[in-house]
Amino acid sequence: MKQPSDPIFCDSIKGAGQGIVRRFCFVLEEAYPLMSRYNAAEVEPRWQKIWDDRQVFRAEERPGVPKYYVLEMFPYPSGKIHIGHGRNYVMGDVVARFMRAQGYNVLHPMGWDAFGMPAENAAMESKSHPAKWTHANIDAMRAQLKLLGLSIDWSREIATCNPDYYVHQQRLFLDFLKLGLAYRRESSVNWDPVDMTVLANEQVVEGRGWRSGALVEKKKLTQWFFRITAYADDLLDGLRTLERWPEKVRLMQENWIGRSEGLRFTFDIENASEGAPATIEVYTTRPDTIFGASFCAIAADHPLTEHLAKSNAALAAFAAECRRMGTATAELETAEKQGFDTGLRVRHPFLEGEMLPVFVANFVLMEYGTGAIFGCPAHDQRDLDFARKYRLPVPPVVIPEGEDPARFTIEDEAFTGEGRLANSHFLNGLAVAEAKAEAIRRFEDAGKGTRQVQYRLRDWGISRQRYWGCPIPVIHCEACGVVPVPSDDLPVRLPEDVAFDLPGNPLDRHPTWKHVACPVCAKPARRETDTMDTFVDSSWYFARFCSPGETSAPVKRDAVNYWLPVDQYIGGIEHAILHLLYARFFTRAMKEAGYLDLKEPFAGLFTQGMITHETYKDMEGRWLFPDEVERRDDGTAIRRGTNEKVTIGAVEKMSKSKKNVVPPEIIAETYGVDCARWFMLSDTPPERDSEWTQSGVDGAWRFIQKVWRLVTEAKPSLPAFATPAPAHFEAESKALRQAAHRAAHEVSNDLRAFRFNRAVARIYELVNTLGDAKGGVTPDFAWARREALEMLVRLIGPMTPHLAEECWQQLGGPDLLVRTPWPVADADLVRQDTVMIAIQINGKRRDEMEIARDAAEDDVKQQALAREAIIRSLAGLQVRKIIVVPNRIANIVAG
RNA sequence: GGCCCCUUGGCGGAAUCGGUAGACGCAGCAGACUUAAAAUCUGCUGUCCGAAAGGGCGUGCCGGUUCGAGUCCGGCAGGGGCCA
Repeated sequence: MKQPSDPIFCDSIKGAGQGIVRRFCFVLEEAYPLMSRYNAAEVEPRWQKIWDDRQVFRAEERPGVPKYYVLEMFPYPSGKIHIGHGRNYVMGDVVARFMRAQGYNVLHPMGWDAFGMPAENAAMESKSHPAKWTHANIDAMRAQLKLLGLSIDWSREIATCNPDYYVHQQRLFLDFLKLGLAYRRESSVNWDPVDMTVLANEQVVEGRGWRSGALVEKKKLTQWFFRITAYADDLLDGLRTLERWPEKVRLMQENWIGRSEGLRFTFDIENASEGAPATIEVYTTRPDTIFGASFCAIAADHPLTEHLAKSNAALAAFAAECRRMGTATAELETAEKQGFDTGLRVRHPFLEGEMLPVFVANFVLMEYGTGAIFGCPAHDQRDLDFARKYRLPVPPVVIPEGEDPARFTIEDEAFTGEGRLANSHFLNGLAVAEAKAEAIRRFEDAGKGTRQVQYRLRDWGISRQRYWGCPIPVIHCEACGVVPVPSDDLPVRLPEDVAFDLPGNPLDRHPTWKHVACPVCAKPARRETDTMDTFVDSSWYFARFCSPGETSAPVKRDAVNYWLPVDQYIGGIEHAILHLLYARFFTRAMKEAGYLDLKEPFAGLFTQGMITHETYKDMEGRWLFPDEVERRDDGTAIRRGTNEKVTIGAVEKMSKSKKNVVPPEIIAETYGVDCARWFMLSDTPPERDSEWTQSGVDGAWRFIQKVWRLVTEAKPSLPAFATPAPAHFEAESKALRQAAHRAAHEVSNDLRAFRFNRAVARIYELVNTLGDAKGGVTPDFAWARREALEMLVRLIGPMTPHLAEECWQQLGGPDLLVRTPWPVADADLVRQDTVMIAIQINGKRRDEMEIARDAAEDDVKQQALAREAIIRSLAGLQVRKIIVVPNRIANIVAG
């Protein structure tokens, strides 16, 4: 391979892939005149400046004009982005540009989810301030995003760490406090010993902190909560209205909310001792199996357990052991079921004289239901495992269809399916659902229990013992209690003079910040030093974008009424539960506080896949960047510039830690960002992970060059822009027009449905047709060619906007392409005059024929039977029936 | 363990209404152009039999429904997600 000779060039492409180097070699040595090759590095910044200068992406409310709000989940400013981060912004940009071209008034803003732990960690390491680190990152990332040519209204940019954002969040908090949606209580919390902070249940993943990965401990603290459970039913019901959300996400949220209908009832203890509780309240979702009950089990930290343990050392030890085992439910599930017989006996609610033993069991959790259950081992696997271990009876009460109730027994597996009740007195013969309802009715009639709806969803703990977050605007006064910070004193600003040299909360350690006078009684009081979970910041930013400059309120009423809901929200599936549920809650809460008129913030949701890339390691096992690696033809790789062997690892999600990242700057300087945009939209459906490969980038590059060649080479032979159409088109010209109009039709449908990869395929077809079009220089063909090229350029506009603008200018477009309407396909040209239909014999394709569109069924039959190949294949067979599917197929049934 | 999803050429994928499986791209092979290479262009490219024409098989596996199944139903295997 030849090396580029120009040292400046060598320098500018340092670190680029081998393909790029090769590309520049031929650019240097190429004899082509300069114009004939598309020069993205020169073109892209030029158009970006023009768009910027003319403010074409500025959004303002235009009553009467249909609006479209497209939003990608805003980024955390962690430092630099890589090309993998770009995928969802590019997708959002395609939607924004497409809708804009279709005449919608588009809002496409960008901001920064700027509070959070990494800034504090960075501050600790570099002895700087989180604000400084954050703003520097924002500046770097803004520049990178601008490089991608996104059609964003940057005038609406917000950062959640700015007081003019969080002042409104504090207002909202105080509104919620007044409404009872924010409250404070002592609770057992998940304590992350590394981050030294509290985590929400959702932020504990397999017993570890979602960010630090440290084993989470239980601790009792007084915490602030948002009452999300007040909306449990409404959040569940609302899911049904979200038709443009992925089914998967709705299902995940449904499971997360975890509504279950059950029964709460009380067992009377037969042999309760003096001064001890005489009843046990249990919760069950299977009241139908009450006659299959063989024991009662209570949690290790149930009050009754604690009471009994005082006088029972063995029980105390067992309970302590259970607590030590932790409460990670996943572990409990696999751990051996263990119990401790308390010696207590409870009376069966319906069977006179029947007693059930009471165990303390390690698989019963105090947090769920009442912390006590009845065990029905025949129809619950955990209960069965437990019953077998402690030799308890296993009476079956639900009998599967077709089984004999007298002989049906349970072996190693509990029966949890559908069936009919047996051995169950008044429930006998009922199906499970009927039996549940009937059992609840009987309990209620007898005054022994009540129906109860239970949710898995817990209230949202928002207190964080950190500095870099939104301060919770309350003051604690010994005399007056919790006092809201008066509106005039907002925002409660973070102090700037803080030190991060010690673990724990710098706000709490600050010498003066927390000491204030009580706003009510003026006595010395103490500021709340907890800050809000950063998920709060991202729970309403989409609303703030509607009126980012509003100073008197979180949102301007007219603006949110005009822009909300977000028509298309785009982000990663990892936010399927937390962020999206919190934002749905916040919207409801803001509605109740009188700021909004809607419940659901995101009418459409799309969850995009990640960009993946091969990973590389050197001989010492250290990760290598892709541009440090040279792929060889035999599939092996060496370290660039040396002969050191490189191990090629798995294809994984692009991440800084594994170094399998591609910086957007390198792409912009070499292939251009349009090439990257085109590549990211090609081939793989947008919801799936997509692998970044050099050959794929090369393919996208060839496409861009080909479009440019088609336009520039055809240009001299084309009629002027807006030349009236000729009266008649020859067959070849008509065929080209049809190809263009069909492409416009298909691409429009595909973009509307988020099928970017198919839109790309349709555009390739049009490009291939244009390349193959060998038509002469007749005026009608030249006109058709111009029409097809104009359509092509407008169709690629949303995906490769810089190339499209440049081509549009070449074609003599009178205005910017971004202000040019989307092409409308002519229905007459989209429609096929003739169709190819297959002819089958007994379902096997034997021939095909061209036939007039919508031909009469009898014509189709006749013509099919007249085909030579069909006559041959039918030899010796009797035609019984012919099935004709119009414009598709004719199936001859013969035997 | 429960619930949900997925499985199509060497690869990414198309065929979403039960109606010609493999569009489009990548990779590969052959050729044109060239002193040569790059770039570009042309052709071929699921698999088996066949010189060809043509035919058999084929959408993870087994079975079913249907004139017809990648698509619908039942079961199994493998992979993934969420919850436990």
